[in-house]
Amino acid sequence: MPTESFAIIDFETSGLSPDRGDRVTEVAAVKVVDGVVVDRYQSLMNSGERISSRITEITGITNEMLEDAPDSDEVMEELVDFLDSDYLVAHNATFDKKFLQSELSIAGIRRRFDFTCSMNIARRVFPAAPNHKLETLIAYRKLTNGERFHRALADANATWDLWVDMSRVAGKKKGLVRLTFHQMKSLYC
DNA sequence: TGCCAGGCCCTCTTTAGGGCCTT
Repeated sequence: MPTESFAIIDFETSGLSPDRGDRVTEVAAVKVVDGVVVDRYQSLMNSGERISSRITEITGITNEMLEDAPDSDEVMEELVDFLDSDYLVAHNATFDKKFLQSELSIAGIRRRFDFTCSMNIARRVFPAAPNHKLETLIAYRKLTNGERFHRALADANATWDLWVDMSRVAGKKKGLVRLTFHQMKSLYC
């Protein structure tokens, strides 16, 4: 049976648009092999971009915290080394995809990834949820683990918890314990 | 003070528009 590998990824950033100069401030990834978490990666990132008080209010990440953080080239090299698989999952994947592509381009790294959006899948698996924000879905499904939201590793862990829950709910409809990554992808993407 | 961008999804659609979600 072939090994199935992918990673959950989450970025904290200085804003909403890399096209407007916004940069990554923190990245985290959770590596999954055959349905089991095998490794985690997390790093703050100092791009040289100052972050606003509004962003600090949302994420808790301050300019002081970033002063001693590694630069973007170093973080992107570490991240790409960490990510064995080309398959990535993110909540609202278009956001994380555009920031990853932007940072890889700045770092001069030519690498493309295949993104799957947990939010789009959640809309189909849990159509009755109040909304499909990550924080809401975690509470809706009673998956809370006490971690704060809007930090990269906490959100990546929460997205993994949500993914496991969705794969079980979707699997149950098919008479299975849970669906694999590729089964989820083919069914909902 | 409040909004900023943009891609996906849904529908009162497809020659479009608006809401959602990410920081």
